[in-house]
Amino acid sequence: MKSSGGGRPNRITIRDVAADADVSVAAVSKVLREAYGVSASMRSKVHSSMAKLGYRPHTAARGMRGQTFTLGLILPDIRNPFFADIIAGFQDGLEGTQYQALIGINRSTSMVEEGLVDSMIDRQMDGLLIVGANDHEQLIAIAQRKPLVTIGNHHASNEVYDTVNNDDDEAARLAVRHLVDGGYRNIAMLSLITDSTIIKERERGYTDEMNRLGLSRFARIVRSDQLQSSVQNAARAILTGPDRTEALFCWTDFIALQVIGVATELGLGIPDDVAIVGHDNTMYCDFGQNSLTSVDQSGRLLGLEAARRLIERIKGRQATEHYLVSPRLVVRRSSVRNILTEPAAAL
Amino acid sequence: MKSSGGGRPNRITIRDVAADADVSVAAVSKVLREAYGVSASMRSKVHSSMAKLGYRPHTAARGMRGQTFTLGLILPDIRNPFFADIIAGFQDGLEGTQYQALIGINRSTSMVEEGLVDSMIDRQMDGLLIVGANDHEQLIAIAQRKPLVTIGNHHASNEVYDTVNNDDDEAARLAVRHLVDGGYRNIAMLSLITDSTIIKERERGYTDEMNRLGLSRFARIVRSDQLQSSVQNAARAILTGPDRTEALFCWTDFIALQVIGVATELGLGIPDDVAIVGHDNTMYCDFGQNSLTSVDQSGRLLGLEAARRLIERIKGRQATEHYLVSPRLVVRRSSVRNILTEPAAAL
DNA sequence: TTGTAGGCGTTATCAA
DNA sequence: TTGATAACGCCTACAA
Repeated sequence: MKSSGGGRPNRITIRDVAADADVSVAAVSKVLREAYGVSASMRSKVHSSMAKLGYRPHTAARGMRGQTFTLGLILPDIRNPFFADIIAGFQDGLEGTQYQALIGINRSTSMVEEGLVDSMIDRQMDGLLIVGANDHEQLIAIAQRKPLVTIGNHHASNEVYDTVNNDDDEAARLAVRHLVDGGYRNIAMLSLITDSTIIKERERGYTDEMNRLGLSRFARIVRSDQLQSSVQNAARAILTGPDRTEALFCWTDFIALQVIGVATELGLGIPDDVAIVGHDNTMYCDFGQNSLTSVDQSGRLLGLEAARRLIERIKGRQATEHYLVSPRLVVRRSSVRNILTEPAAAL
Repeated sequence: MKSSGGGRPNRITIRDVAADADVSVAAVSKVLREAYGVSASMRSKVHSSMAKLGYRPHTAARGMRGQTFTLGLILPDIRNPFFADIIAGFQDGLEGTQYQALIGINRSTSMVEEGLVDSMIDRQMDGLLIVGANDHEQLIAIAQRKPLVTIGNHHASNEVYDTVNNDDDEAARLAVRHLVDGGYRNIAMLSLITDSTIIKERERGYTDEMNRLGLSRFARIVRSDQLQSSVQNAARAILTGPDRTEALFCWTDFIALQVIGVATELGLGIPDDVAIVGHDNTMYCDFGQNSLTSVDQSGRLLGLEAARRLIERIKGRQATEHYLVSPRLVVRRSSVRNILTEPAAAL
């Protein structure tokens, strides 16, 4: 008697479910939202009707009144394989919930494209995870419109949005300590020109640790812009200069791999002429031609913690949280002298 | 007089715009949709009111009746930097339209997770671009529900959904011809175990070209599974076997880089002991330690063409289109003997 | 605990 | 060319 008499394959609505289960629409809606005040028997009746009819909630309709159960994940350019881990972790965190992650790519380097944020808000997303953005003012403004969690942004003192981060200070300290333990003293850092807080934090860790170990006279940060040619020029300058460093801590594996490339072309040996440490511990570190020591930040964990926090926020938590993940160092040949000098002992 | 008397900062609706511009809601809606039958004067009135009030369409509400102007982009695991190009191209293709791309990551290897597709359809997306999926039956089923374009799937004879592809047959031929031109004869291919049509296509190109050049006796395809350890074992087997090949065409740069790693560890010279050709021409090819010859398929172009076709589909095109992009080979040291043997002549 | 009746912002039909 | 208005599917007071 219900669901119209048209010819088109009509959508199954909450009303059809109600009719089939012989309950009211309100009841179905409540079951759907796991709202308070439904008897167990009613719940099971409704659930089986939904399954039987193959009912699927209409997100747009839900969005008109309530939640869409959609979370927006904004990533900067996605070339770093490390982001895949964040995504995976985030999805893990959503497992078993009704939430679905939808990803947008931010193509601006300085801030988050307003259009992208707006479009996610227009689409009634329930909350946002923004990775690698650093415009604090903008993030505050966004947080006033939607529950917000960020990754890769160390404005951790704010009281407006949650942050989840790698402990970048510690990351740099790990790298420096490892190199010093290995006998290196003249250790430089190859970084990028930006005002990203995450870079600043890592640079700070580098400088502080060098100072702490009495190596201030060797501390030197070289900053390049993002272009591959610039990075390689910077690497070449460092590796051929009169004050050539013994070791280089690089902002990212991607940069470290380029340094290895330049060193290779210059005929320099790694780690005998220069030791290299990267950051992110991407898959490429393991390859024989690189064997790159790198700091591992668990993208998976970062994503997972971000997901949890975002959902908590959506469910009403007001207090701000700032979570830090401890990195660990994965040592490979690029930073350890003499490992391959011992003839065949390793085999 | 309008827009309620509540306290909350109420959303600006089409109604507010209509009131401000002193026209009907229907008129505003038409302007918004660029529908037929609005005078220029009305259009400009409405546009300026929208700008003045900062009106933004409510996507959920639109989704109740019409389009959401949201396109779903489904990618397999995103670690291959090549996918970033597809995304960029797709976004380029959406520039200047009202459409917005939202990305979902498919974590299943064999087909597209039903949940992901459903959730995109539930969210009333207007069309889908699915990359790297190969379950033809499933794709047909999806195409019956939503306009669909695929990339990386050579079921090009179908009459149901559009395909945009790299010419994988030609890609393999390019690689083989290049190696043969360089004097190599014993050329093997390192591929993966799957039933992906795109792999089959590339394997076919390899085999056909080997045959065409009278090298059938050397044609050999070794297939590994995806695991890094498996790939490296396969590489080791090929490089140390009694019938060691002179050259290796690899399914992907990622695999080629691992082969280079294994060769490095075995103390083999590239290209003197073995030449390597990859596919995708990712950024890593350029690095000095790799200098990997690779087939470039323009991800950007693939994404762009896919976007155009998807929008055409949504606007009503019925006829199926199958578009092929021609790859080109980028030659580097990994496949060219003697380039470095000539002493300093290259400089 | 369950049911009824608007209403959310937009589109699209139909009449003016 | 323009305008009035009935849906779209769900949520949520409010009533029973």
